[in-house]
Amino acid sequence: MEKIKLIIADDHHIFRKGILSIVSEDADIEITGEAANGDDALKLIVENKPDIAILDIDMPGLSGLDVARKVKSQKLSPKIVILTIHKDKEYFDEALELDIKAYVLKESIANDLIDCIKRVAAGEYYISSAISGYLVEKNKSSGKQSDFEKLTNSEKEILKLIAQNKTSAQIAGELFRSVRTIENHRNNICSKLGLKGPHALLLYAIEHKTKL
Amino acid sequence: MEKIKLIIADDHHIFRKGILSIVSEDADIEITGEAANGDDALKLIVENKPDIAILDIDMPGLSGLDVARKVKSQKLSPKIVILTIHKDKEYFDEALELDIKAYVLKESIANDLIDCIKRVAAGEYYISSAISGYLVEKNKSSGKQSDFEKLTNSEKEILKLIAQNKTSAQIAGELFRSVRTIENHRNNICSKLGLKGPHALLLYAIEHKTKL
DNA sequence: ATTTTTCTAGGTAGAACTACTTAGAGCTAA
DNA sequence: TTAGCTCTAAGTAGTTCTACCTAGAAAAAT
Repeated sequence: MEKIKLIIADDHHIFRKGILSIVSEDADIEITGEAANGDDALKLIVENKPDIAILDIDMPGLSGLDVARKVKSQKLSPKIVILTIHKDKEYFDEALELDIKAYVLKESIANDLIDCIKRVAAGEYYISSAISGYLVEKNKSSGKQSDFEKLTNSEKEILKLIAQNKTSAQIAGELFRSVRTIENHRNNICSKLGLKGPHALLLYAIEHKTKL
Repeated sequence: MEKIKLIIADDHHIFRKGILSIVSEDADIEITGEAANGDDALKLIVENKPDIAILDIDMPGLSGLDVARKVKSQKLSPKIVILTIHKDKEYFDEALELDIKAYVLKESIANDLIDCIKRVAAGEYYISSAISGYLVEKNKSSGKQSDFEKLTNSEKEILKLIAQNKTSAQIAGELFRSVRTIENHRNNICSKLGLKGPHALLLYAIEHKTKL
């Protein structure tokens, strides 16, 4: 049997060391490259053509999700394993749309990492149990587009500025619109998203900043 | 020369593995215990009496800073090394007050970790260079207590509720006070902290939630 | 014992946001 | 071409928060 070719991308040196020391105990797996940022990871994927790429989300330059996006759009081959500290639904949802094969929380890799790699190599999926609850919800509500997707472009643009804690007056100034227009957009966004109360919109905007 | 006795506390298995694999290369250092949470770390410190305790901040139960606090108040011996992903000034400031000997960012340990341990063992301090800038500011403004410390108890209590995105009316209801009282407290907090603008107080409260 | 601080509460004003309404222009799709 | 959506703008009303102010009672500090 061929060895499973693996690359690791994580900007934390000890993290790479840790994965290495876990994985190197297994004879079926071979690490063919390490990267400390997304750009290097992308190069490694192109040059080494690994079977599996383990990507951290938080990296300087391209994030793990960015790398996954590029790999997907360029129809390159490796199966993507996202390894991250983020338990947030947001990141997981984004990963799901990018055809990742595994989403593993850094806190929940004890003996599971090798199991995960072998499953993914065999074509299966692997999702950390702490995260898999989101999948259940997802299945229940599938079909319905997420509230966020209902927003129009100009609504998203305004939401971006709201996330920067700008007042309607400031936003109106920046976009050369009437304050009333901005206020109307705020209202429409609130009702589309089901937001109520004085600061609800600002807090929503800040929470979903990453998508804007 | 005696070996430096070390314990490691981090809830991420691979992180511990990573540190282990770095540190075990050095003959002067001996790892006498590992913990995956703050409570176990505290037990290890009491039982093993290590020279140095490497503590992560984010752990279930007691955080690394909580452990440092207990160790300090109980006058136990180990020198504390905080190893964390947090670059925020807030965490660092808190660590400083707890007499920690080193504050190391997980991203910036390549070959430095062993150097750090040896310096700390020798009685020196070690602060990641990305963080040390805060120290400079600190020195400039030392003497002045931080703005946050100026708040009275009831102001802090109200700030806690503000961080939960409650309106003045809701807070007044919960605390059996007049709405006007709450509004006055908000005002006093704002002026003590130098906050201006509509949502500034809410955002401040959310940012400093950890301290409340 | 006197001063200061804290907590309480209210007055007044204005800014900012929410909530719901109408309405015209422009663009898109059935 | 009609129907619908988007973007623009404004009317009206009400809530929430900011920004000043005064002021008494209680607690803490000097």
